Amino acid sequence: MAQKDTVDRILDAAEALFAERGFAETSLRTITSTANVNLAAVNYHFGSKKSLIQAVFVRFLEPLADSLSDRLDAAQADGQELSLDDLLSLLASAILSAHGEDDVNRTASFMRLLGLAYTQSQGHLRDYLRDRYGSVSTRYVDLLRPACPQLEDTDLFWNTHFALGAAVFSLSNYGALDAMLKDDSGQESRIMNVIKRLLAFISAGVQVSVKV
Amino acid sequence: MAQKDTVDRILDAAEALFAERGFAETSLRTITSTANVNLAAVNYHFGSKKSLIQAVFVRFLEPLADSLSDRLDAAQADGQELSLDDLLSLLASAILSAHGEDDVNRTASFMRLLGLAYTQSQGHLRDYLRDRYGSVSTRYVDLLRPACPQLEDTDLFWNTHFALGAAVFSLSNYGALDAMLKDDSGQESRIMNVIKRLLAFISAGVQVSVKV
DNA sequence: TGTACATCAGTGAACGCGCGTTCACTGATGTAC
DNA sequence: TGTACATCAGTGAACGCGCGTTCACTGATGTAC
Repeated sequence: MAQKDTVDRILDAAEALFAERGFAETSLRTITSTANVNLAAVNYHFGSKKSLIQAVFVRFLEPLADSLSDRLDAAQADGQELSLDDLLSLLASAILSAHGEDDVNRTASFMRLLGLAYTQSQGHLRDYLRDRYGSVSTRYVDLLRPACPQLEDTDLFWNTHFALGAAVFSLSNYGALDAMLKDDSGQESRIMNVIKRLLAFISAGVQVSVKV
Repeated sequence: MAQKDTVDRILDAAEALFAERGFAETSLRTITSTANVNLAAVNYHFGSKKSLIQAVFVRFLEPLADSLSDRLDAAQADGQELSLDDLLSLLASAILSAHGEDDVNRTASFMRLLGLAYTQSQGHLRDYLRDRYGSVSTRYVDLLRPACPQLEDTDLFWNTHFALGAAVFSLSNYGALDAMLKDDSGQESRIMNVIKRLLAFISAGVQVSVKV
């Protein structure tokens, strides 16, 4: 099946190169030569560079959104209330499991893409992702409110965005940060420990209420 | 003084446009036409686009680094130990005062630039800033350790980076986030309240210790 | 004081380059009769 | 079964465009004698 090969090789190369250098800094020529594919193949299969960027995100986020939905269904099925820590570890395990527990590096590298999507001006991408994944993210956020009964709406709004920032920033710079530390444990256990730390940090921070 | 006018108009336009769209997405033609300046003037005064980017950062960070140093000198002069909350509010007030309390919007917009500097691949900029401001940032971080005696080095390392992420991300997206909230208080008091919330969030998160 | 020269901010037009995209084309495979 | 045609993945070369940078130049100001 020659088509699937070409399409997937383009997506693989684009995902890795975008995460490494950003969207504007990665040319179609670099992508296609990395993927061993003709330059015109990107426009043939995807139509444009913008659509290729969207396709990279969809390929990664689709299984993730499905996995999160399934877990929320399962957790809500028994009618029990979900605590903040329940919700946080549910989200973490949905993210980690969506692409197989072993492919942790790809997940970390995709976090860089998420960070880039926020900071680089990819308006088309933001709109597209909100359209496509807005409902599952709203569903998740709505579960946070009963899990943090002591927080007012404004508290919760800002705290969740602080938490999102801590997660996106630290995971998207994970490679550079990890290299600064002299840590001899295995790569797999190192990143899992960082995620454990991140969850603890977020859990403490999110529960803070501020009188203004 | 025609030169200072031109140089400053270029820096003003570049700072605003870079923060709005990113480095690669902002052309010298856009900058010079916004600044009402000849296209060749950027290369005449700065030598290259890279050097212009560095000059934008230096113009903003130089007073900030000075202000932080001065405050650390003053705080350490009386020999008292600095608590974590002392250190956090010292940093916040150094950042806010460096460019006049009234110019809070420029400070928020510059936070976007800091975020971009991290995520867009501006290797030359990272190296340059580390050279120039590494010592004052090391001085600050070294004061955090005695302020958090219950933390191991690894705890502190990750927690400070989580905190940095929360700050950079939320402030650099401040405009968009603020617009999502229906809040009728004045602009000035709104952003000050967010900074208060951010400090509380960070203060709680940084103190979390994780056994791995 | 006047003249000759040096310095320097700023300019207008052009340079070459790499970019995303387009287009006419090939060749293999599937389908209709 | 054989022939004619349609479909579609993939290709090679070229397109126009916007980019950062360069260069010869102008004109104002300062300096030396």
